[in-house]
Amino acid sequence: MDKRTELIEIATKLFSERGFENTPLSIVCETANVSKGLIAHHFKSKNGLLREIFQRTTDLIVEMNTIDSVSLSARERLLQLLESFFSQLQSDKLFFQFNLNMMVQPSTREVLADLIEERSSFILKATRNIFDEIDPENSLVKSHLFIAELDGIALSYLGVYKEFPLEQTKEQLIMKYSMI
Amino acid sequence: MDKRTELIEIATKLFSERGFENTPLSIVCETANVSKGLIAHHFKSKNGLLREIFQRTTDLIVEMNTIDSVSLSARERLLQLLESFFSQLQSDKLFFQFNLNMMVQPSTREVLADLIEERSSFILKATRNIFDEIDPENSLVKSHLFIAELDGIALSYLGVYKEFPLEQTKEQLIMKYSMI
Amino acid sequence: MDKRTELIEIATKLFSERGFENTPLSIVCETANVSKGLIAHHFKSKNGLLREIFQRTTDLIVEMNTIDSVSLSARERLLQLLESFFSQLQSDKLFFQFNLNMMVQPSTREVLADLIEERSSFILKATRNIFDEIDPENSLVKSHLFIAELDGIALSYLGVYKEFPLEQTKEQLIMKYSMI
Amino acid sequence: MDKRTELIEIATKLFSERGFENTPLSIVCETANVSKGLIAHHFKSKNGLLREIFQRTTDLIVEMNTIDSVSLSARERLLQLLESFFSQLQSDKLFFQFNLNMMVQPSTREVLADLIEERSSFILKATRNIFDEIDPENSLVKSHLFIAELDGIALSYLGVYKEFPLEQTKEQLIMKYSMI
DNA sequence: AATGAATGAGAGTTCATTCAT
DNA sequence: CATGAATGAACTCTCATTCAT
Repeated sequence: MDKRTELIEIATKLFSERGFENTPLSIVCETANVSKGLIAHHFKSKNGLLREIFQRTTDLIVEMNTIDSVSLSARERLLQLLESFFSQLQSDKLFFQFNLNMMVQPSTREVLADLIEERSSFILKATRNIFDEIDPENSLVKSHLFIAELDGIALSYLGVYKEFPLEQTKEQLIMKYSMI
Repeated sequence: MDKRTELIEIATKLFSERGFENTPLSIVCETANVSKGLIAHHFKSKNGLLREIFQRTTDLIVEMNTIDSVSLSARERLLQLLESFFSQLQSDKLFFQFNLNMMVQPSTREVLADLIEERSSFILKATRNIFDEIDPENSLVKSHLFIAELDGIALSYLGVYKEFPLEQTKEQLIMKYSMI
Repeated sequence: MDKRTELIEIATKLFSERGFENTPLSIVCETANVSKGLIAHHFKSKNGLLREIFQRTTDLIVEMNTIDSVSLSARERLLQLLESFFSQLQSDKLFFQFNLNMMVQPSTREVLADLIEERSSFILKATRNIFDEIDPENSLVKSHLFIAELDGIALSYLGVYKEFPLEQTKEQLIMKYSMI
Repeated sequence: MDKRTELIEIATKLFSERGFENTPLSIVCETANVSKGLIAHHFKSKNGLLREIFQRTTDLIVEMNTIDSVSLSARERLLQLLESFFSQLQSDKLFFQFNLNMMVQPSTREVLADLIEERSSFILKATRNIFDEIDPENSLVKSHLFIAELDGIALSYLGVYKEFPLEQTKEQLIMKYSMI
C-alpha cells in the first residue's frame, strides 16, 4: 500500500477515536512514521485530509448501495438494509463514530458542508427509492424517519448507553418493517 | 445577574454555536467582558466550566420531567412528551446542538463521562416509566427505541438535512404513538 | 497562636519543601485556611512574607549565638558549635534546605540582599570571635573555611548524596578541630 | 553553529544568571532570535532543555576527569584538582552558580533527579580514587568531606560573602592537603 | 516523494495583587 | 481582622503551516 492510502487509513482511525479537533497532525505523522511535510504535500492541509477521508467514505456508501439495488422487492431491500446496518454498526463502530462526529461538530460541518450535502442527499434518495414502492404519498417523511431512526440508534448505542440492547432493537425494527 | 451565571449562559451559547473545542476561552471572556482569570476563579478550568454547564442542563431536564409526571395516562404523557420535544427542538436548536455535540465528541465525552451516564440513565428511567404502563414486557427496548428516534430526528434536523420535514414527522410520530 | 504567626510557620514549611518560586500563595492560603487578602493585609506581598520569614530566622540565629557565648574556651565553643550544627542538620532539614535555597536562587537573593548581608556578617563575626582566640593571624580565612565546610556538608547531605555519612563526617570534623 | 547548540548556550547563560524558574522561555527565544516553537521542536519542553543542559555539563565533567587521570601521584592529582577548581571558580562563576542552583532548588532537583544522581556518584567515585591511595580506610568520609569543602567554598564565594578571601583560602587548602 | 527545521499565532492555565465589603 | 471576586500579565505548551533541501 502506498503512503498516501496508509496515511488516510491511519488518520481515519485516529480522527474517529479521538475526534478531529483533538488529533494533532503530529500524532498522525508519528503513527504513520512519516514527516509533517508529507501530509502537506499530499493533502495540502489538515482540512484537506479530512475532506479526502470523508469523500472516500461517501464513495464507499454509494458503491455499496448501487450494487445492492438488484431486483428485489422494496420490503426485501429494506430488511437487507437493516441487516447490513446492524451488522456494520457492531463490526465497525469507529466508522459510525467518525461520521456522527463530522455531522455534529460545527467546525467540521463547515469544512465538509458540500460533501455532507452530497452524501446525505444520496442516502435520502436511495432510501426514498424503497419507500416510493411502499407508500409513495408519504415516502419523503417515512424515509426521513427511517434514516433518523437508524442514526438515533447509532447515537444511543455508540455515544450514550453502554448497555444498549442492540439485538432486541434490531428484532423490533425488523418486525415493524416486515409488517409494512 | 452575577458574573458567574452570566459566564455560564454566554459560554453555553458559544459552545453550542461553535463547538466546545473550537471556542477558546478568550472569546468567552471577550463576550462576557471579563478577564480570563475569572473563569479559573469560578470554574477552575475550561473543562470545569463545561461540566458545570452540562450539570445545570441535567438539573433542568430532571426538574421538568419531575413536575410533568402528574396523574395522566401513559399515552397522554407520551404525546405530551412528543409535543414538548418538537416545540423545544424548534425553539431551542442550540440546546440540542450542544447536547448532541457533547455525546459524540470523544474528548468531551471523556470529560463528562459520569455526568452523561447520570443524565442518560435518568432519561431512560423516566421514559421507561411510561412504557411500563403500555407494554411492560418490552418496555426497555421500546424506551430505547423511542429515545433513539427522537435523538435521530434532532440529529437529522439540526445536523444533516436542511429541509427536514419536521412538522410532518411530528404528525407521523404522534399518529404512531396514539395507536399504541 | 495568632493567624499571623501560623501563616509564617506554614509558609516557611511550604517554601522549604517546594521552593519559594514554586509555592503559590494560593497553596499557602489553602493550607492555612485563610483568604488571599489576609496575606496582603499582614505582609503586603509575597516578597514581604519571605522577608519576614528570613528575618525571624536571623533573629533566632543571633539569639542562640548570643546566649551561647558564655565563658567557655574557644576550642570548647567550637566543639559545641559543631555539635549543635550536626544535631540541627539532622532534626531540622527543612530549615537548612530553605536557607541554602535563599542564598543560591538569584531572584530570592535579590529580594533578601540586605538581610542576607546582615545575617552572614553576623555569623562571620561570631565565628571569628572564636578563631581570634585560636589563631588571630589567620582568623578571617579560617572562619570562612569553617563556615564553608559546614555549608558544604549541609549541601551534600541535603541536596546531593542520599547516603552521605553524616555521623562519620561529624567525628572527622570534631577530631580535626580538637587538635587545633 | 547550529540553532540547537546556540539555544543551549544561551539558555545555560540565562538560567545561571537569573535562575531557571525565573527565566521565561520568551527571554531565551528573544535572546537567541528564535521562535518559541523551536524550543518545543528541539527539546520538547523547558524541562527537556534543562535536562539537556545538565547532561552536557556532566559529560564535560566526566571527560575532564577522565583525561586528567594520568600517571600522577595521588597528592599531585589532588593539588591539580584544587588548582583547577579555584581557577574555574573564578573564571566561570556562572557555571558554578548554575549547578549549585540545580542541586538546591526542589523543583529542578526533581526534574533532574536521575542526572544529579549520575553526576554526583561519578564525582564521588573519581574523588575516592584519589583518597583510596592516601587513606584507604577513611577514603569515603574524606572524599565526602573534600567535596563538601569545595562546594561550601563555592557557595560562600558566589552566594554569600562578597568579600570572600578566595586566594588565601586556596592557599590554606593547598597547604593542608600537601601535608597529607 | 519526502524530510524536518523553523515559524507564529494562540491556546489554557497560573498567580500575585487589588479592592469593595 | 478577614473575605473572595476580579484583574491582567505572564507563562508554558500546542499545532497547523511553510519552506529549503
